[in-house]
Amino acid sequence: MRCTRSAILTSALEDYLETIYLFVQQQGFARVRDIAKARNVKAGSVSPAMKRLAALGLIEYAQREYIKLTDEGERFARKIFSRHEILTRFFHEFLKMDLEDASADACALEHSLSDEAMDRLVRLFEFMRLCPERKREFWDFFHTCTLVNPDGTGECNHECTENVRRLVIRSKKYLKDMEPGETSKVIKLDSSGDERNVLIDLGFLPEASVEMVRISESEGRVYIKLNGYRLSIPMEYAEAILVE
Amino acid sequence: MRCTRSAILTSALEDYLETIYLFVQQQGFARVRDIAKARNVKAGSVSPAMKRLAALGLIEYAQREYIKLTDEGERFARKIFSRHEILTRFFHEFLKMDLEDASADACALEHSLSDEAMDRLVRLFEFMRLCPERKREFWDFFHTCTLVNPDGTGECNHECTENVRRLVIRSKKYLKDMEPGETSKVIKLDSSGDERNVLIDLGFLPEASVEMVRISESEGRVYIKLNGYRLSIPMEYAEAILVE
DNA sequence: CGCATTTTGTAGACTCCTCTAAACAAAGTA
DNA sequence: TACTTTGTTTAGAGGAGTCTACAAAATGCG
Repeated sequence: MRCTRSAILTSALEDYLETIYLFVQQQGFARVRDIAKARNVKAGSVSPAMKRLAALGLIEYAQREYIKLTDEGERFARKIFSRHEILTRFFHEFLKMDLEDASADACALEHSLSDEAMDRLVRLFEFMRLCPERKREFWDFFHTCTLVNPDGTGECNHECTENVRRLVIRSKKYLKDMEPGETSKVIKLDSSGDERNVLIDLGFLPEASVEMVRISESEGRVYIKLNGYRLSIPMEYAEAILVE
Repeated sequence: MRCTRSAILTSALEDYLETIYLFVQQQGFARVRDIAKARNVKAGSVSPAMKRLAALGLIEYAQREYIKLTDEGERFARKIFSRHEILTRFFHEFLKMDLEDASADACALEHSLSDEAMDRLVRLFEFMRLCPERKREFWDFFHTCTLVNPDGTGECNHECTENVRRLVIRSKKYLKDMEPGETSKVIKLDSSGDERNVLIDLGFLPEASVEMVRISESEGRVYIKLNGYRLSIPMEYAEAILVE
């Protein structure tokens, strides 16, 4: 797992560029005060940042004058902004997050998304534009059945619903129903809210392999191996993890 | 656009935790040397980081001893690792990036993905597990038509193909074919490699609105408004942007 | 015009994270 | 026992990015 980051600009500088870009486009000029407010930072922090950007040739900056992007600065700003847009749209339109939450996530991720990943995401959007029927069939069903009715019992009248019903409702098998030594795979989490987040953070992801080690009724805990890693969880969690 | 990030841990510390976690799981112990090598950092940088983590109660750390995670440290590490896994799988299985590239992108993004977005991504995976037919119909077609045959002329024998053919091949309309004053929307980019990346970075994303301002044959440039923002691009770029 | 307010820049301090170089510790080896 | 090797820690430095407090410039208003 190689995680080497070799960024030309730090993400703080990228944020400054993006902020300047948006102000110039929206109101024709960018001032230190506006930038400070938009970035939620004191004006005293903005001045040195502007100096750094000017030294890199990305902005034209004379003290106490309006700030302008150079061509190269604008290229950088547009690049970040494009990533922001695509990520926002993905989280909002496809994962159905609130627009604000989607944008907040995009803010955080826009600085690290590779060209490659960006390219693929754009292709995904292109494809959905070119093939709206497929898009509808997949995403609308996902939205209705999974996001609106997370237990799969909702109003989807679709052939898949039968699968869902069989798996989720009729032959429910939870982690706590497994025999010691038995190995299976996580299908889905039958919980929501905080408990769901805890389970996700523990690593109970779809397709994760779980092996039951033992159930301790006295402790009220279940000992398992998750992806080969030992772990123990409270019994109530084990009642919310649907397995194969 | 609020981009306030209030992280409990810096992403460097999160990386250290994740690295320790993986070493402990894989070889039973974690040493400064291993961590330094894995994180591509000098050993002299690791020691102070271990002190910080120990001060936060996330690791047990006696000088020159093996490093162990506390329960809370392990929770953090698992959380980061879960995010890493989901993002890697999304980029690899769905966007069809190389596993290594996918993992590298995941490394960068795992520290900033919100609980909310993580939850939605997990739901997406759950859904695809529960409804494999829908998954196949959407994603396989996406992979074949868009990633393998980016011009949509490939071997997909699917009803959508007709749409693609009509749009892309028969009634091609490129940005350069627009009349001054005319407004349209970007459908897709008919280019690949560096040029495609440049166009994406300039903001030519699907659904972006473009207004033709004027074509300057002498300069070989096209002046447009993209999402309302003035921009000029070389003629050859305008020949690669498919519009409605 | 001149004073008060707003805006911007400077200086110094702090944290985080990294580096290099050197010291230190715990082994094994001669 | 002394030397070498390997691994770890310390010390000192530097860059990025932020803060506060204060100084300077610009602006607005009576």
